[in-house]
Amino acid sequence: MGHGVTMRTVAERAEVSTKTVSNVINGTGSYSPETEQRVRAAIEELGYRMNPFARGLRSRRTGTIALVLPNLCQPFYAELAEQIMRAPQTQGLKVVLHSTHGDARRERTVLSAHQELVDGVIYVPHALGPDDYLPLPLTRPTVVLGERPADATTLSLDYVDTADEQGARAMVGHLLAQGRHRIAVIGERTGPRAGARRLRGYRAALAEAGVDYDDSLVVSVDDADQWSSGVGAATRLLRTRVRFDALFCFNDVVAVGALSVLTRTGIKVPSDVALAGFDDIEAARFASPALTTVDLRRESIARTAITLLRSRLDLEDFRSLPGRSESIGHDLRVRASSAVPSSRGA
Amino acid sequence: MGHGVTMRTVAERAEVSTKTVSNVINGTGSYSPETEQRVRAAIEELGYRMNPFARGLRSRRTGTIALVLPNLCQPFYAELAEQIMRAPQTQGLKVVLHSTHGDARRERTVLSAHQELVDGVIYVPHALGPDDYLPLPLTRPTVVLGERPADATTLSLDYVDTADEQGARAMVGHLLAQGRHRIAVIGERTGPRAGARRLRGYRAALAEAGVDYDDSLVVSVDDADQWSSGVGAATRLLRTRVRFDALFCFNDVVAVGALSVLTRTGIKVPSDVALAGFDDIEAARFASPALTTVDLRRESIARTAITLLRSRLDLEDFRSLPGRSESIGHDLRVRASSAVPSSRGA
DNA sequence: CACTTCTAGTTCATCGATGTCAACGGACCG
DNA sequence: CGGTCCGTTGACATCGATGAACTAGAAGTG
Repeated sequence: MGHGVTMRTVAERAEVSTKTVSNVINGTGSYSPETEQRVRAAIEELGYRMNPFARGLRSRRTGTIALVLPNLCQPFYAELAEQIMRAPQTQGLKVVLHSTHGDARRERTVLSAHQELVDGVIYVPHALGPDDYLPLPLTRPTVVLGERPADATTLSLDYVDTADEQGARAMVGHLLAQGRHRIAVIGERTGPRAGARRLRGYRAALAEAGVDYDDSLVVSVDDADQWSSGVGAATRLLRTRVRFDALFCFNDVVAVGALSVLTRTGIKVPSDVALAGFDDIEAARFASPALTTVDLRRESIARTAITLLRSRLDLEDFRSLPGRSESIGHDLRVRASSAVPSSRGA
Repeated sequence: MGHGVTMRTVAERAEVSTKTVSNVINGTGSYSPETEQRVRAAIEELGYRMNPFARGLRSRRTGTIALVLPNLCQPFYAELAEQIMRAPQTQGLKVVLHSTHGDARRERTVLSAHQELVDGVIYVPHALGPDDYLPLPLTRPTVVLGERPADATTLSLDYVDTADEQGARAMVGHLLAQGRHRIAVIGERTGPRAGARRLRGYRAALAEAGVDYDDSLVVSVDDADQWSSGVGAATRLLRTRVRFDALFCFNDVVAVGALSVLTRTGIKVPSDVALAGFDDIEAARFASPALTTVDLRRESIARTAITLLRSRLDLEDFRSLPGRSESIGHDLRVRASSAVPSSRGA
């Protein structure tokens, strides 16, 4: 059963043509209710399953989308991937995951080589900036997670704009409000990635509060998706002996690494140093002390991305829609790691 | 360029037949070096890319394997997935990820419905036990990650046997050697999953050391992949007021959750209670204190799974090989959370 | 009633690559 | 020199589903 059963087999059993079977399956054309019954019964009895290659060859629809992201070991991406696969809007679509390992070449390859296999792509840029990926021959509707470049208005790419800058700004605002004024940061300061935007938010919040930006408080890491980066950066920061009363890490993975260094060094969190992360991965809630962080609303991001993509999937020509951009909000998650030290309050 | 370029286009350009182009691409048949040159040049110039659907339709090869696992939010699986995608043996294969969310129905659906789309499957059972998945019509070579059922010798399924029992046994041995004799555990005790095997290891180690098994020390959780499960279980454990000097959680996610409860309650790790986890996820190394755990050698698991799968992919009939089973070792990672308290040594 | 319009369904070519088999020309052999 | 074999290559059918175009009959319409 289910072996070598083609549409023709079903058609013969139901005493209709293969085209009618196709119509019933796809809801195209027209057919009477009884015919539909017969066809469905035949499909059931024979255990028929459509050959996706035949369909893909003929109709150029695959029912699959690709999710291209940097690294599954970074929980933020893993949780995002999970959300995307789970989203109700994803129902009926298969999701192929491609992890690019922060390698520019791989990123380019995945984007340009695997396009034919899928109906659409959700893309989280990592090593490539807009100047790199925009010239690529993107033959499938694509949703980019991140900032929309200013000059991209004519392109039919969609963007899901995450609140990196606003989130960082809110976080720094929060730390300042707690009486912390020497706020060190650890993050990627260069590259097309979220780090740069978060740094902008940091500077904006400082400027707003009239606090001077001090470059010696900013430690940069090469790969913020590495847990050990936080350890290295925090160690370097301590070694400079620069004074700070808060440490804002541009993601939770780095923050947890930094936390382990602080704890081991005997620096108390939050009484000596308030600690904050970014992303609100699950591990953040269960760190000791629980980590204050920014939630970028993964679930909204996932839902929006899929919705944007779906709206192009059904189009005759996916380029007929202009490029869109949806902004997602953020939530500040204040936890124990940034509490006001009780001794200070007195 | 690259649009509407088919094999026929290439063939005309190279002044050969489509079959010859096909031969060059697949290394089948025979052709002269000059022909190959001309064909390759034509492919290059035209930017030709094979249509995977046409190939799949004709040859029934997809170049894709499926990875079916419970949950990407559980870092162990995310890291395992990353390893599988990265393994050198995976080169040239695409990996489709399916997350089943611990839902038996979804698991069944994924296994039986999406078989046609891939050349092979790597399957991490979660809600389904051997009795559930063995009867399914598995039409593709499949590698199961976990224990091989005793009565499955005739089936052509391959197993990668992880060292759950041995690992747990070694861990409990280590805790006993540190002078801990009241070892509480948190884990799934039922179901087909790793929890049961780890519990066996726990009991074996106790028996070996002549320590009585005490059921009141065993707390079971419903979903060990939930970070919050550890919190709930540890809270329940403390509420029973049962005395214990070590806590062995059957995975790191639960251990980190439990750690946050212990810390908040004022119980010192490791001086009051030694804590141990299982899996060696990255977060374990950066917990405070760093978490003692068992590494199941994800990289070996990934490599072995792919190797087993590949060995069937090239076969005429994948069932012609008998079922195999490869055992993977484990490594005990002793860290600060299970150190001998200095006060006791005195 | 003659006309269009609609419904339910059919036939046939086609998507692009590959397996089968046959053809062709040269080398090799007795 | 005729026959055999091998290395190369091509013609053609084929995988299974679907789009385009079409038909027979029913239904609506002035």
